[in-house]
Amino acid sequence: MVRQPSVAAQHREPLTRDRIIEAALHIVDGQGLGRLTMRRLGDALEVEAMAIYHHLPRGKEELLDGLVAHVAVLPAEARSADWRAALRSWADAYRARLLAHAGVLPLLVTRRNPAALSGTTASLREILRQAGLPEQSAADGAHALLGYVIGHAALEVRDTAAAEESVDWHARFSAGLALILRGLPT
Amino acid sequence: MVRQPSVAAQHREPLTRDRIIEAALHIVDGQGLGRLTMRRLGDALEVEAMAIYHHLPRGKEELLDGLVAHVAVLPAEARSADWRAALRSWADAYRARLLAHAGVLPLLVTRRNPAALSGTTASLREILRQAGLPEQSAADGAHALLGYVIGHAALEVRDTAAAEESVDWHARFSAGLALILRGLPT
DNA sequence: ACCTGAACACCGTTCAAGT
DNA sequence: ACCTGAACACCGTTCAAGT
Repeated sequence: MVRQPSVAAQHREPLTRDRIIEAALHIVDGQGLGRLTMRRLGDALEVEAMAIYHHLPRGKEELLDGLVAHVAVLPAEARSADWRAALRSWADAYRARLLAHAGVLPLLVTRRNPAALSGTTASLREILRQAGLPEQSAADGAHALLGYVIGHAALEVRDTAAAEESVDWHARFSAGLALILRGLPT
Repeated sequence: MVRQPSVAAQHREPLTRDRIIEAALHIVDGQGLGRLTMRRLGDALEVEAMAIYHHLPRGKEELLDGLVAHVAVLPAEARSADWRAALRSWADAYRARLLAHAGVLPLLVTRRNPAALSGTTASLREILRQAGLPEQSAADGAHALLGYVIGHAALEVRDTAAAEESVDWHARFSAGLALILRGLPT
């Protein structure tokens, strides 16, 4: 089974920032963060590792920043009806995204790409503000929500590895989330 | 200023697991996780890097596991009087420890050393159980607390780097914590 | 403009050798 | 038992060179 060599191999998909970051995410999801190297990433893209630097001048730093942005940016949508329901469905989606890309979690917990979370945080704050909370409480609540979701996802990833007794993690996550949502004044 | 060479330099402090891990933590706190290398750690201990393997056979893996244990293990003490106050003071102490060793945070968010958090989690669960919560709610609450503290610390470390407007992080942390504690039924 | 190939400084780790 | 020194395979990155 020889792969078609052909002249077409010469004009392959052009290398782009997005293609590079997607390929990197694929490696991290499949093999773990530790196996993401510039050389392996080059192989996956059928290109020499050094070609990547042309599209990401800051090199691996910029690559990891891109991964963080790709995973962490997920603003909450304000449905007019029930703001608690809106926050619940955002939290479920965010948790799912973090678990799907658990290898990126350690990067999210670094000083790396500090602006990556600001859009998401702002969307939470805005929902709480529209729900009638004063500015300060809305800001505090937004951080409580985001912090809880990230922290809980981290615990899930860890304890899933420990493989202790079987736990309904989604139920546990929802229970903790309910504590916070209940505490937020109407 | 020449440091005493002397014959005493030959019998220096013997290398131990604890000394190694403390030196590693010192490097991480002072220079960041990325600069913790076996060779640099050897230099700090005035020993060849390869000597470390004699005390940590699993090498760098075991070293990082040791850092996680050193930072993450901090059980809550049950004061009989007010369980909410006990949890608050544990949370403050845990947050302070995570912020003091922010470089270790990314390691805490990995599959690494899965047992490291179990003692701390158990202590929280026990306090909630003694406060009268049913088994399940106590377990859920313990995870909510630990998840929130870890996640919020991660946000603080990130946003402190971003250096946006000045924020009273301790007040914000306490506000979020209060939401959870208020939600936990008596 | 976009990619390659060789080179450099650095990693974690193995292994035989010293004491 | 404890540590050293040389070696190996692998990193990220620079830079001159190709097209």
